Amino acid sequence: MFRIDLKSRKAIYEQVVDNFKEMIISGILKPDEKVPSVRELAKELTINPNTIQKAYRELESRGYFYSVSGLGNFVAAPSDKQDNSARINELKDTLKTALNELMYLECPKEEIMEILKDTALMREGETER
Amino acid sequence: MFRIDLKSRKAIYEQVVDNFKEMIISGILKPDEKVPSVRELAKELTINPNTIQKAYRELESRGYFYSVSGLGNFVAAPSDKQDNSARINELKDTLKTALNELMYLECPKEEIMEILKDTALMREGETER
DNA sequence: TAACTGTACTATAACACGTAGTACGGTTTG
DNA sequence: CAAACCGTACTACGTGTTATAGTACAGTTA
Repeated sequence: MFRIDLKSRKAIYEQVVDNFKEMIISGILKPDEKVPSVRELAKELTINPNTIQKAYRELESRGYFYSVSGLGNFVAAPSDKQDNSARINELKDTLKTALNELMYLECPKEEIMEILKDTALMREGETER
Repeated sequence: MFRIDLKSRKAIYEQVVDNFKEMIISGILKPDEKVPSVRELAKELTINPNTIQKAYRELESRGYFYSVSGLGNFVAAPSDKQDNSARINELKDTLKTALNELMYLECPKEEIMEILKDTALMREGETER
């Protein structure tokens, strides 16, 4: 499914959360799709089930998963997401800070524009959804 | 100078690092300007001198500070910065991830464009430096 | 009933963070 | 030179987080 970097400073459960978020955002995982059980994924990644459980609980509280007792955890539909305004503001701030630092480090504007294009943000004549 | 949020999950020394980086990037602190001594800033922020020292060491290793023994720490000039390619790649990745999540959360494109304009990235007819 | 699933605990070890205190070398000023 | 700054290095301690280990219990499916 994905890999964990044990040498990373980032906590394992956070790496699990980030990996799932990315797969959901990019559409690799579809709404209502079942994700591996806590024990199964723990076995596959050779880490403790409790660590996976913590990640899943986090993903559920952020609206990316929903869980059914006895059945498993599933990918939530985008419309099921709760209030995003706080998270959006966080991301905007992240964006500002990263852009400012990139400019300070004299990263060519063209390289930044390239990234913007890749996110479907800059394409003209396109409407979302 | 700035404030520290003791209740934040972010480590104090990281908050100090981020605050200085922001002040340097935004031009509030000029090259070769002297920053408060370790003991002085620790006193002002009511935290331990060792925590400030850790932040200053970090800032020096990243090329934002240079230190002169017996004199103090100073803001480094942008040209003094060492190899940035690794950091630039990190920032590009941060950018991509944040943009993708913003799109997923259905943040209006206009709000994102607003941020881009604020970073002097999107202004036409302007040349850097 | 058996074999899955999620969930909730407790306990332990390892590590990072922040604090406290001490020490030493360099620079400036009187 | 001596005092008062400066940066820097080091040890030690308390605390919180992370990850692990083990156990237990409820819901679902075959």
